[in-house]
Order: sequence, then C-alpha cells, then structure tokens
Amino acid sequence: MARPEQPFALYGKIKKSVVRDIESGKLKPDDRVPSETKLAQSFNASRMTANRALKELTEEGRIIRVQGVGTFVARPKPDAALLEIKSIAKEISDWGGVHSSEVLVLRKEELTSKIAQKMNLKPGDAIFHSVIVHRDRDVPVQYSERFINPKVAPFYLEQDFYKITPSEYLLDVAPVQEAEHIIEAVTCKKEILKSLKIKPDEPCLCLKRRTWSFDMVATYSIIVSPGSRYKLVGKFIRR
Amino acid sequence: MARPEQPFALYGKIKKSVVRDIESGKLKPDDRVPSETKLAQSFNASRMTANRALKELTEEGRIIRVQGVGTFVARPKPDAALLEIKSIAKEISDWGGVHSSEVLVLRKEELTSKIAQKMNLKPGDAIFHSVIVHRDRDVPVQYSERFINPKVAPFYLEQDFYKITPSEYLLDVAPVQEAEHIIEAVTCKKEILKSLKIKPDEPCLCLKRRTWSFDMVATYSIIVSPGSRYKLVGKFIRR
DNA sequence: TATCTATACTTGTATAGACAAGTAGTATCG
DNA sequence: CGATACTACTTGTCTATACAAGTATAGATA
Repeated sequence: MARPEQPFALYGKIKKSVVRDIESGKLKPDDRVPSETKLAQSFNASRMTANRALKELTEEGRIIRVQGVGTFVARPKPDAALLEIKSIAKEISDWGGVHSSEVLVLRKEELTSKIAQKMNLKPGDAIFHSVIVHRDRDVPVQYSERFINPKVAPFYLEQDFYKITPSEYLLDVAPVQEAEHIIEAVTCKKEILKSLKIKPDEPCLCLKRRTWSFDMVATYSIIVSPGSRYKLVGKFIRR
Repeated sequence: MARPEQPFALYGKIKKSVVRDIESGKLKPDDRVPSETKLAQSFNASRMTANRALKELTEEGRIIRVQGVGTFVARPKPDAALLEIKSIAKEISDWGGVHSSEVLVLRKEELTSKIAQKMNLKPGDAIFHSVIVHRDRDVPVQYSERFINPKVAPFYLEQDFYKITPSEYLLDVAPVQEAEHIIEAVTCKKEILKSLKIKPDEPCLCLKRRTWSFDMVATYSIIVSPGSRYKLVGKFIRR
C-alpha cells in the first residue's frame, strides 16, 4: 500500500465518490454502502481514511452506520427547503421552477441608501434592490423586497425573475451560512395593501431575514397575505 | 504510553475537559487551547485521539483552529436560542432564568384527545397539556399551549413552570432533533384575547411547532401579542 | 424444535509514527 | 535596512495495526 506523494484529502475523494453514487442513483436509499475495508482497498487507502470519509458523511446525514451491521444510504428527508420560506399550498409544485404568471416584478434597480450600514457596507456603496409580488393562481400571496450586497451576487439584476426566483438564484450563487429571521404580525402600508389586494385591518405576516455569506449580508423581507400559512423547516443544532 | 484496558471514548474525556475549561471561564474567548501534542501528553493519549477531540469541537463551533498557529476558544455567538422563539426585548434578560412574575400558568393537566394521532400515539393514550401566558413587565405577550408525549418527558407535569420554562425543561430532558414551524398571522379566539388583553381585530402571530425527539413528537403553539417582534436564529445546513 | 455457540463480518476506538503544509520569529546575508 | 533562509511549533492528512464491541448466520447441542 504505497504512500501517496501528496496526502491531499484522500478521504475527500472517497466521500465524493460515495456521494456521486448516491446522487446518480447507483446507490439508492437503504442500499448498503461498501464497508470501510472494501472502500480502503478500492482507493488504495488505509481503513482509517475510509473511516473518516464515512464518519463525515454520517454527520452530514447522507448515510447511516450501524455497528456490527454496516453502512447504508440514508433516506432523504424533505428538508430541502431548509430555512426557506414556502407556501404550504405550493410547496410541491414549486419544485419544478416558476411559472411566469405567478410572479410580478415591481422593481429591479441599483441604489444607494442608508441601509448600507446594516449590510456591512460603506454609506454610498451601491445596493441591489428588488420588489416582487408572488401570486398563486392570480391571487397575490407574497410581497417580497430584497436588498443585496453586489459582492454576493454581481449579476443579480441581470436575472430574469420570471424564470428563476431570487431565492433560487441566490442560493445558487452564494452559500448561505447563517440566517436571522425576525417575524411579526402587522397590518401593512398602502402600497403593499394594493399589491396584495387586501383590506387595511387584515393581519399579515411580515418576515424579515438577514443572511450571511462570507461576512456579506443580504436582507429580505416578505409580507404574506392573510390566511396564508407558511412553513419553516429546520434541523436543530446542539451546541 | 500505556494502552488503556478499555478504549472507551478517551476523545470524549478530552472534549469534556476542554468544554469544562471554557464554561468555567478558565479559558476565555480567543484564549489559546493546549496543542494536540500537549493534550495528548496530559491525557496519556496519542495525538490522533487529541486531534479527534479538537476536530469535533471545531465542528461544534466551540473552538477555532488555524493550521500552523494553534487552537483558540471561539467567541460565543448569540445563537444559543437556536430555533427557539424569544422576544427580542427579553433576549438578554432571559438568560438568567424566569421571574415568577413573568409567567402565569393557566393549565397543567393530563388528558386524552384525538390529537394523539398527530403525535405518533394511539388514540386514548395520555397526553400532557399546558397553557401558559408569558408577561413582560405585567404586559402579556405570549399565550403558549403545549401537548407533550409523556414518553419524551415523563415528569413534565411535576415541574414548577414559575421556576423553569417548559422550553428550558424540555430542551434539558429531550434532545430536539428536528423541528417544523408553521407560522401564520391571525386574529384570535375570545379566550386568548382575554388572556393577552387585546382587541379582536389586532394582528397576532401564531406559531405552531412540532418537534421530534427520537421519533416522539411534541407540539407547541404560541400566540404572540401584536407589536411583539420575534426572532428566529438558525444556522443553515447544506445538503 | 428451541437454544446456545462459534465465527465471520461490521463499525468504534485507540496507538505510534510519518510527512505535508502553514505561521511566526530569529538569525543571517547582501 | 531589507530580503532571505532557517527553525520551532502548529495543525492536516495518512498509514498500518490492534483490540473492543455489536450483529447475523450457520452449525452444534440439549
């Protein structure tokens, strides 16, 4: 078993290989994953290296290991929308993308504002701004406003939000590492009332979110129509 | 370096020791943690064992490691209230516990109900039920109702919720592994209106939560007074 | 038939040693 | 003085081996 010239994350290669097999469908949920010993042989590695790869995949929730039995592909849980806000009604249909009839882009612009400070930017720095109304079968259900740090997503404004939602696009280009949500029940402003076609005294859900991606901040706020119920699914992390 | 008779989670002892030093204040944020080599010597372990301990503590966010430099105590982030709902105003003061004047226990009982089904229980099985109103300087801000699977917390009803909040107690006895939140803006029922001293048309936040702990379910719902803003902090997990 | 037992396999933990790679400080040289 | 090389220390990765401990299965036993 020859020592590699550059011991550079061999365990990473093993991990990727297993993940590839899972994502390609070669290994299906509950299927048996090769044992540490076999993986070590395949990759010309020691068992400890294969062990590390499988241990990390366990922590990441992709496989399940049972002492004395073996390693198996974990059943994927429906938490893909992790910390993502989705209408329950549309949770499933949303998966395939956006229908242009469901979105109405009200604003898409670059501006400077005092908001800069809250986003770890200097006053005067440019910020991307967008306002979008989401509809479900022509009924407006969400009024969403975003302020984006251009460094996070330089091509944000060039996107066609009738084809890809800002959420989808941003998740794609910038890994969200941490999120803070502030939630409030409100009755809302005239401009929004009109967009959502609701009456002044109806209770709306207001969700403000700040997300961090490598110390860069994006803020996002949505107003949700009365009666719409939203779902927030998250895994619990113990400290 | 003698091999221990029973290799039983020596790395766990090292972890606990470091955590103890951090929590006791012996090691403060940014302080240097003993190097792998030194820890290994102290515990009569090999470097790999110390390495595993420190690696896991890194993943848990308690320390920061820099190759070539050393290991340091991480600055605690204010996300201890992970996926826990807290009034922003009280976020800090809450840390020390509960003042009895801030809580009003309306109900604390055992019952059987059709809710059992939603909690992976058989119809007819006993369920613990509690209703509590939280107040901030005598102003009611939260109406919270809980249904608990007795298997999760057998001594739930015996707790004195004037001394420990249900959240605190439950987190203590049952590790929450997954949570689902459903959030909605509502105008609420008479009984609740009265407890929260609000008018019928005021917008309230309603949060329903189901948590899982080893396949056992607890449900929790709170109604939040108008104007109260709540904060939900979570770390993002990529799959 | 039901129960125990050996064994073959798995994962979990631990060791001792090795080299790679990054950082900070010190000594040296031009 | 400034750049360079060296050194001491750190964490990161890897190996080869060992024993502990959990599980399943086949075969022997009562």
